[in-house]
Amino acid sequence: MTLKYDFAAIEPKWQKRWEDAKVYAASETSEKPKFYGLIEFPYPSAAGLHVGHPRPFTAMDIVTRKKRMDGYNVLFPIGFDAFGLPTENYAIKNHIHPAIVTKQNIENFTRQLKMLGFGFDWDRVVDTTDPNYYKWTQWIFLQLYKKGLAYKATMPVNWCTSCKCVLANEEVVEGVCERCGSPVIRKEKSQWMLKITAYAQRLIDDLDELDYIERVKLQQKNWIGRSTGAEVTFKATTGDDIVVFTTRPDTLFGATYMVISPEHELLKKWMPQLKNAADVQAYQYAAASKSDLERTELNKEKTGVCLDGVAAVNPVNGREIPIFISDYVLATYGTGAIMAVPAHDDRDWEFAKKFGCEIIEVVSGGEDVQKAAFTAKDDTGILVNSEFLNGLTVKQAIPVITEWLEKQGIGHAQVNYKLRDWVFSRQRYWGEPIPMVWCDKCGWQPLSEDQLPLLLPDVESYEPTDDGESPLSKMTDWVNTTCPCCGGPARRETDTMPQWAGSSWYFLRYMDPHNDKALASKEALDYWSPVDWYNGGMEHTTLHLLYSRFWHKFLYDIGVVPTKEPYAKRTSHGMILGQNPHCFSCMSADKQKALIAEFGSEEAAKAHLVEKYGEMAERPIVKMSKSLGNVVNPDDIVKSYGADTLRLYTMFIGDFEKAAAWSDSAVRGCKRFLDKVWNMAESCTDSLAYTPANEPGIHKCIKKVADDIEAMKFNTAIAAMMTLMGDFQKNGCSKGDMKTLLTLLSPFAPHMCEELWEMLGGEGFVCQQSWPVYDESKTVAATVEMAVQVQGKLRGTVVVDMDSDQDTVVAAAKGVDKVARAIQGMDIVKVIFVKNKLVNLIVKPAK
RNA sequence: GCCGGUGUGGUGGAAUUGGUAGACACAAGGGACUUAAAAUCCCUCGGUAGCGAUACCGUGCCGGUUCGAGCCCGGCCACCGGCACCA
Repeated sequence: MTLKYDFAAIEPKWQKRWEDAKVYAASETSEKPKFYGLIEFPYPSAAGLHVGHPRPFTAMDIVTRKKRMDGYNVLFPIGFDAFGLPTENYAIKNHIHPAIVTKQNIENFTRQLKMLGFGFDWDRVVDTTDPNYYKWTQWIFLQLYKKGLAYKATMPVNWCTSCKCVLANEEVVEGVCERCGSPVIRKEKSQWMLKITAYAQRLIDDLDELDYIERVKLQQKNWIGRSTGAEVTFKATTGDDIVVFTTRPDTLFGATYMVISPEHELLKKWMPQLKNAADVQAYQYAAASKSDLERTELNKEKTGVCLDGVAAVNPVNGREIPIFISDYVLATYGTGAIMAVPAHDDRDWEFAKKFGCEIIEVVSGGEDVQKAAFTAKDDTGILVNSEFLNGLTVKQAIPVITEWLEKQGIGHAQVNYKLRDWVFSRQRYWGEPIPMVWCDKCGWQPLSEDQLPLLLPDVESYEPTDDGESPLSKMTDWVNTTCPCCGGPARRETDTMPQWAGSSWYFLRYMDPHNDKALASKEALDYWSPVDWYNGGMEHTTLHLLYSRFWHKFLYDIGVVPTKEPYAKRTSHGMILGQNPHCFSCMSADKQKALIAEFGSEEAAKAHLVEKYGEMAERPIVKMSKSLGNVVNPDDIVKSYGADTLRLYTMFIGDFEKAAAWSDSAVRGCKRFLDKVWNMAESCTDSLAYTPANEPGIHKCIKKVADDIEAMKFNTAIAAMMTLMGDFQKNGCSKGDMKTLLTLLSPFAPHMCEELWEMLGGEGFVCQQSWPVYDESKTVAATVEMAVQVQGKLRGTVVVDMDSDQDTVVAAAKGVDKVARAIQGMDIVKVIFVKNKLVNLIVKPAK
């Protein structure tokens, strides 16, 4: 009699038992070493869990389950990053309060996450919209303010025309809003800013000690964009100082004009004395009204206006040089002004050619500088036309000129970063209120800490306002308050924090989630810090990951957290993509046949698809989207195949770090494997000993699965277990064999393994067993198959005793038919012998 | 343009880092069981030639190093990702 593998009954049964026994709760009082595994907590959208979620979640679930089996006290928490625009937009559209929407969404997510059997510690759930949580988000903001790292500034910021809200630099992708894809324009606004730039150097330097995958480190370094050079002060004919930043101070003698950005502050002062003020203002206006996309458009022709009435003086040679304004100089980088050296900079060269500026070569070694700029920064160039720098290489000249500038008091070495300060205000409702008060007498005043949390008030309408103010600004009762300093009338800040605020420290709250005295206790922080392993998406590399490293470093500086860095190790998963229903090669055979019948040939059918859907039709794999109808819902998969199959499949789908395409039929393959394990467990023999023929395979598998989990090569771990099942089918299977396989498989398919473990009379939970012992000596078989090559070409294999010597193997090799034929009439002149691997016979014709 | 990464069957992907290329799956084809279907089980499955044993070719392209190259070196090509007028 065999029982059916009834996953629909088994899975809820074990989920309840785990919960009742609290098997996944992290212990506060453990002698074991700790392991803190972290996943990026989800944004609880109304759509529910996407099939993309289970991939990183299952991966870290497997890692932490394995760590528990290795004897660690594991913290594997979950929470919800619940503030943010989609919920707010949904609330507006459906006339429900965002808090209610959030609550419903969290309930749905919780149901789905439990359904998938993740070993989260559900007693530590964190919700960023809970006042007991955001109290501490606001508290951190106040500490930043007190240390001068939060400041209000009026400046041009990125403004999303659709979200009606400012965006941080990190949220603008190719000139459009990262979230909604609408164009981003510049808008002059007064905003709260966080001085992340103060941490730029440390954010680069400390990467060296971290176990992050290289592409994450590289991407962060590129984003921070450190460059070294010098600041040089030029005098204008008006007597004003114009400070420029340059990475090539060595080319100072070749500076034949200057360019300042259209927003440069000196322009206001100079305007009355400019003879072409109207032209200059027209240019300023045109630049301001351009979107970022237009302004940075590739290969755009340079534009600009020469200031008529003001010039500058090159400090090294006293020559008077013209000043231009042009939007190719950015107001927000360096000093917003440059010295232009057209001979040795492509952009300056292009500009000089258009506006007829002089091009003077000061570094020789390239082609004619009248034809193209020579930009090499290595030792190939030699300085010329540069008085005391002549004859030096570029590398030698830079320190010499920098020192000279310092002596003259007109310059110094300088480091610059592309990283900008973090624009921290959002003109939206569904976020943490910024706990600041404006008093006409005292200026900006922080709320006192005992006033926290500053609750988000209920409002009539969450709609973003057209005037660019937060919906909170309409709440006069809430806005009008008293000044914490003088007690006089004052107004609250009405902007809220960005979504990235709550997620910048949530991993600390997990360590001690119910603490009402501190964001977490010192004991908990000391014990659990840092996060040992954090897996998440590459899309957060220059957003959440960078922001949270910044906050953590700040908290370290003020003595709140014990480590400089929040995460010891960072890995990243690839996206789950979908099949393209419009691509010929993705269609079912029937559909292909139908199309061929309709259009006469495969080529004609494909041409038709390309005509109908454009180049889209030629991409077999695309992002899942509702419009393509290729979205896979985890609920449906669990219903049809069970959570264990879904978990196994998302791990088997391919290289964890790479994107992978969903395939329904491959899911069935994983289900088939679980069915086989089920059937085998029911029919295995009673012996608790390993079946001798299975033993080498079992030991190899124990090691392989352990190593592969550590390296996140889940696909090959599963392949190894499938191979082991093949051995069991061939050699027979004892209870001992099966129990070990169940232990190895349990992190991947925990429900079924618990059920079978119990069925085979195993003690306790399989998830609480120790990882099986690997014995290398048991992996060694008595014989080994060796490759036989002649002239480096494979001619056959021989099975010989383990560790056979060269003579034995060569003798055996000569007995192989194909080998004998290949060396017939030949002399063996050399033998390459690799023990237990191969023998290679080098021959030449016999005399 | 700059910086990374990748390129292996019809498909997803393996290959202990220089040692038997294509593990493990999916799809496809054939067969068994069945009244039939589903499910399950067995066989075939990189290409060319051959009835066959077998031979030759084959890891994006060209060349090199080596007894031996998917892996190392040089030169190309294609695709993906990040940054991009950052002085």
